[in-house]
Amino acid sequence: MISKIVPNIIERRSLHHELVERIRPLIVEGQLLPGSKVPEKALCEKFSVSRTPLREALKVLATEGLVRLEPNRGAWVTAVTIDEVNEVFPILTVLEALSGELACKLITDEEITAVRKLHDAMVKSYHDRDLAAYFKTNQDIHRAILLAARNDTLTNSCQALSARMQRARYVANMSEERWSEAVDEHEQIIIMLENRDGQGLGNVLAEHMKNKQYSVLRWLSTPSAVSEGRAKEVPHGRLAVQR
Amino acid sequence: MISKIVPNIIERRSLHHELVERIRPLIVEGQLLPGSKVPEKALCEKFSVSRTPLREALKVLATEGLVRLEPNRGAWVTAVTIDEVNEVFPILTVLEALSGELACKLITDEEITAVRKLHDAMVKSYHDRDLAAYFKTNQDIHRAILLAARNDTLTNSCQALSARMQRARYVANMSEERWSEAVDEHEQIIIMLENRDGQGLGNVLAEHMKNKQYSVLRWLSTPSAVSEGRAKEVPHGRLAVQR
DNA sequence: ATAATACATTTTGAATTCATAATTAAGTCA
DNA sequence: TGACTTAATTATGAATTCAAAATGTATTAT
Repeated sequence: MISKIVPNIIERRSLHHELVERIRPLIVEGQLLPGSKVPEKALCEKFSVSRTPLREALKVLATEGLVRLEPNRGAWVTAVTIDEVNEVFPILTVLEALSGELACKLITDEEITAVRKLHDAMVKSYHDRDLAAYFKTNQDIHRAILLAARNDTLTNSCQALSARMQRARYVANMSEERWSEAVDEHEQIIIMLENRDGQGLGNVLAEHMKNKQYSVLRWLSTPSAVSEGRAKEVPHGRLAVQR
Repeated sequence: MISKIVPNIIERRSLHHELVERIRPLIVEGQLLPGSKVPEKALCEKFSVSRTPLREALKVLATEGLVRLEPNRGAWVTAVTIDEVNEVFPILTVLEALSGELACKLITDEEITAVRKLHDAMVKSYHDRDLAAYFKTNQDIHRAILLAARNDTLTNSCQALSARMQRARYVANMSEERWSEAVDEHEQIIIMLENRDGQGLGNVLAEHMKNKQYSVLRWLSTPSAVSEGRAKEVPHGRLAVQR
């Protein structure tokens, strides 16, 4: 017997929306290199769609800051710049702090248990030196806290800004010291959450973000970062031509 | 003699971008009513463009939260809801506080003078009971502080969220007490800025935003708000039909 | 009358087409 | 050779077209 009337909304999707969801990870995960041109034709073929919905998707990705549109010259994958990092991280810092405060008020005991489990898994990845798994679980923890804050707008804003920063695959560059320190910070985060100390969690998250910022900045100043998909200089005027 | 080489960038614009800039104020200023359907055909005719760039613009406005796209059913102007206010204001609060802190570090003396002038003009509007002029100058002040923070991403985020809230023309509902209180808060804001007290400015701005939030919530609970362009019930399913 | 069905009209989403701008390639001249 | 034109090619932006979905209207049955 169906005891509860579920709205049972039929998922209606539009091509442009689907394309945004598919192209975003291509950019965030570095399939499409920062500074490179968005290959409109190739993407149309890859997804078997016409240019209309693809171009609509690019407009959306441009407002998210993952793509830059140059009128009559096409769309370009944006690169993570030092200036951008210094702009975005302070914002992410206050937003994460807010999410921590809200989460402490609203998170359920079950959710705290789930986050603790994620944390333990992350610590295991750390000891296994499994960077990929570590990074993945790390993100899951941050998202879990965000979701516990019960604020969709906050979730959207944070995730949009995080996506921009993730294009920098800075984790690859993380030093042994920084990695260890990050794990310690995360232990603090979980403790604050378990104590439902909103103020404290906000502070720890803010500190954590500041250290992440420095980590990214260090990565950006590494020459090898270029070969790993960082910010080649992006043409702004018509003189600079991409080859 | 041209003493300084100005980049002299030729403004290249695309129709969809132009349309976003033109339609956004139509929504924010209530030309297009919350809860109503976006009249695609009428807008195409109004701006003498085809559906393609218009629809691209709607995709962008949807990511900004000013429009909601219902696949196969068209685009609808979003309404300010109580839930949304309770989501957005806490975010705006921390972002404004951040902008205040940054502004205190980076603002020039000339800019402080300019803000003080705006403030004086605003106070005059208050004494003249010129609500429109008051509101306009009020916004100018907030924008001036935001610009002084020298963080484009922060500016964009704040303005996008502010736009969503501005659809509520809550000022019309502002009580005499609240208006007076708001002016006092603004006096504090200017003083903190002149003292370059970042911490203090952050706190005052946060308090100011919280009071604004309550003011908007009060407006939303006023029945007359409906006739002034608030949230008529918005069709979500196919059963609810807009006439 | 009201509800259900069938048909016509309108709207929407997306592919296609077309004009224009940008890029590349070829040719010209110093 | 290398800078400068000019022509051919390609890419881009936007209008148009077309199929499918939604909406509205007329018709029928109850």
